[in-house]
Amino acid sequence: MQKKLENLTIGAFAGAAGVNVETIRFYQRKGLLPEPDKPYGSIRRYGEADVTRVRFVKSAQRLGFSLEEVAELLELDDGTHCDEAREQAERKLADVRTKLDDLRRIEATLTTLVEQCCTAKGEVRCPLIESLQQS
Amino acid sequence: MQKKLENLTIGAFAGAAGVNVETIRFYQRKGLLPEPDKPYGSIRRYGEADVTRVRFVKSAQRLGFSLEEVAELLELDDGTHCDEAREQAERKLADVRTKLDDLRRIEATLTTLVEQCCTAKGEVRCPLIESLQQS
DNA sequence: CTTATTACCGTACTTAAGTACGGAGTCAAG
DNA sequence: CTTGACTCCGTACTTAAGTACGGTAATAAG
Ligand SMILES: [Zn+2]
Ligand SMILES: [Zn+2]
Ligand SMILES: [Zn+2]
Ligand SMILES: [Zn+2]
Repeated sequence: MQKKLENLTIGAFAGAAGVNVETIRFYQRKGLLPEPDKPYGSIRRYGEADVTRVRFVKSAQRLGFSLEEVAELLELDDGTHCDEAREQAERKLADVRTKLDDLRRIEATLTTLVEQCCTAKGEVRCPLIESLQQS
Repeated sequence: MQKKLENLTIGAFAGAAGVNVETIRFYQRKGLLPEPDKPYGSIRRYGEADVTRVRFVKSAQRLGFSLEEVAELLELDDGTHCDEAREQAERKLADVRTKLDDLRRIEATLTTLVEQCCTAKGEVRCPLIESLQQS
């Protein structure tokens, strides 16, 4: 059973999301995270949805999306602006497909490189570099 | 017929590689590019291989590799240090596969999102975010 | 109640990856 | 030869994405 992620203080929240407290505050300043209110006194509380959101940011970042782009992706979620959202999503999709192609090329070449290593000693003329030319 | 990319001045080189002259100099300082010698006077000349190298750097960067990592990738190419090179390549390969998985998830979700848009108006609860949880 | 942790907030510092700038030298065209 | 464009080099500035710091306030533990 998973511990409930509710009513977290900012410290617990940051811990659950795997980031620094300062990063949370930074994301709030950037508008990537809402600043929740302070239900019990003068301390804000966070929940599951916030953790999810930070994890999303981090995943998207690892794929090369900037925080600004992540913010755009997150706005797709609000239900309104259907047309803009759709266009936005389509642009991102094109991006993502280009990245996929590049990565597949790199994967193939790295695989070959690893396989060939030590079997064809000495002859390691780099296929990696050539494999990226069509960009 | 493609114009010969030989004996380029730094300006022509940067142009051919699609980057700023300053970026070339920056890469040289970082050891990502050699500083070729000055065959005819006091100006360095560049060729095809240099252009290729810069393009490679840019491609790898678009996939989220840092310049430091790119430098490591480029060293795989020198033929020596077979064992380190192999390990390096294997680590990168694992990286790349993780990225591929993430991207595939994003692609699938974006695709669905775009398809559903405007057909299921109003009901756009974000599958994108959930799709990235398993990271 | 006192004290140790946190939270809160603003401001400042850091790192990566460039980009820009300024002065001096070089070179090709007119 | 001079002029304009370009090179070379060092240094400084910029942007993105944090990270750290310092003081005050809140609150939990002893
Ligand atoms: Zn080997
Ligand atoms: Zn190689
Ligand atoms: Zn729609
Ligand atoms: Zn969404």
